[in-house]
Amino acid sequence: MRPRVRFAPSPTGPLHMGGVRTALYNYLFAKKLQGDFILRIEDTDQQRFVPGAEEYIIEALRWCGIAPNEGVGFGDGPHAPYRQSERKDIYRQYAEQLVQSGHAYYAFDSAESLELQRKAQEAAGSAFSYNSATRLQLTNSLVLSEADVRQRLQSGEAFVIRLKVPENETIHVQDIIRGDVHVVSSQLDDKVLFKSDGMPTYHLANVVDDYLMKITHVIRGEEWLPSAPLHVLLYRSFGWESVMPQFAHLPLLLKPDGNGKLSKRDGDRLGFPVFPLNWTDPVTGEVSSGYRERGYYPEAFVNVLALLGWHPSDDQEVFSMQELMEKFSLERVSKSGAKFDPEKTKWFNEHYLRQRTDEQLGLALRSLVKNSFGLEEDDPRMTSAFLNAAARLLKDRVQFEHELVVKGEYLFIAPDQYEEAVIAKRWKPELAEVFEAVINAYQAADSFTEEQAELIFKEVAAAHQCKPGDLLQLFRVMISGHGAGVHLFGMVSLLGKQEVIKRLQRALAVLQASV
RNA sequence: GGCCCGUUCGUCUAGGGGUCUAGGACGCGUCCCUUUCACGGAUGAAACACGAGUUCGAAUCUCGUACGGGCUACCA
Repeated sequence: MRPRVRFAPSPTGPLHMGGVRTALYNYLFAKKLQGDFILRIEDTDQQRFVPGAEEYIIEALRWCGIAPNEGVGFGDGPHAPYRQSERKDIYRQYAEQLVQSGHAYYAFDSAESLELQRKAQEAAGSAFSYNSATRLQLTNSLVLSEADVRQRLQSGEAFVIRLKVPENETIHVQDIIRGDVHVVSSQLDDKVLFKSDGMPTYHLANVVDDYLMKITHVIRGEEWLPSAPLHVLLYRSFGWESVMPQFAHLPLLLKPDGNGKLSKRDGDRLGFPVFPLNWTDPVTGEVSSGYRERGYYPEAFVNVLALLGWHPSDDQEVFSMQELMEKFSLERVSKSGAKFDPEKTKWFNEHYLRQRTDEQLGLALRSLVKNSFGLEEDDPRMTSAFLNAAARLLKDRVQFEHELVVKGEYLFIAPDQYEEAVIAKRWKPELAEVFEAVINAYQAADSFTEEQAELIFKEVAAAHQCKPGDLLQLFRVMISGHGAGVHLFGMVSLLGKQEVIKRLQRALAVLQASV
């Protein structure tokens, strides 16, 4: 049977990278088995709804190359709508059905009165639970007369519908990742299925929709494991046990240091993004940075995420989305939480950057250069020949594309400062005439290839009884301003005869003036 | 507190009773390459939480302890 899986986020804010990983695993699982992957928006909490969050989720998935074939933002399918707020009427009907069959009941206790009970119990050193032990002392259709209940409902009194959890049964959840997980039903409470605001809770909506949308596998975060038995109970109560999906609860993403779930705060504190894309809080205006805007490639981001909790049996670390689709399996997902390591993400980005061609990086460099230095389109430095060559020179020393202009600024802009330490160590006034000779020799050169430029330089050095080693770093500083950088004669050749001569003359003037 | 889940180098992990003097990757150290810095190559330090048990033999199985995490809302 072709699997059908879903990613069902709540639009309560930007999608966290843990959420992206859940989406990714669902997607990979579906693709591997030629199944369907659905995006369903679980917006049943009216209080926590955040405008823009849904659009963010869709854009984030797009950026990562995770494409649902059904669902909000990706073209509806046969089970539309895929937004739970638009399916509101469905849930009431199913909740009522459970009441009719005796698996659920109406409860009229106010949130405040329950809170009071909870506090009282807590003060007494135990915990309050709305369950088989307490339900008969509370205000619900189990204790109220039928007439009373009808009267309350008709008068519009606020009510919720709660699941009547059986008293002493062992509930088993077969989890693909964790095996048999079981709990005694007395530990569960009579969870609210239908809220007084007319919306279902996650538990009801999730189970009903998974059933209606013919979901075969529920792949979600470990935070849902404790409520999985409740969901099993729901399937049973509905009589849907034979089509109940299989469960797979994914290990959590943990903070890089210390303990606990990875949170936005950790990113701020340690300086790495926890979101795929930038997010601007609609209320505070606060911006949280995203991987995309920080210059990460989606391939790198996805690759890292894939390996956080999953690993094939061999030593492969670099995977394209295609390879992930072929190799992924839930059986190889680990059980324990994974601490996120921002460093490794950088390494992956570096790796993917190295795989780009000079042309691709040259193209990236074009807009970077235009923005940073304001070069005109007809500037000789904006030709693809120049940009591609510059990219080739810089490629092995950056992790991100945006570093190309930072580390390669001197390829575009002549330096106006010369690294002090090198000057202090290497510069001697009598060297001026050597560099004058270099200028003259370059002036006379008819070819200015990398090899030619190097050959000429070394000939001049030899003619002045200088070891090239004594001159090279100085030469580099005069050309670029820095004592370290891209391949020297590659840079010289790229800049071209006139520019190099100009820079040398200027450097000589500055150096001689400063002595 | 209760319930559930977990525990191999700093981190991600391989490992499914003997092939483990525990492998790979990131990070870190050293060396080589390079008359720069990187890249690349080589190499090193670095882990089976602890205690019992099962077994001829345990990182691998069982139990306990410790530690960590999750859940415990009319949030998802």
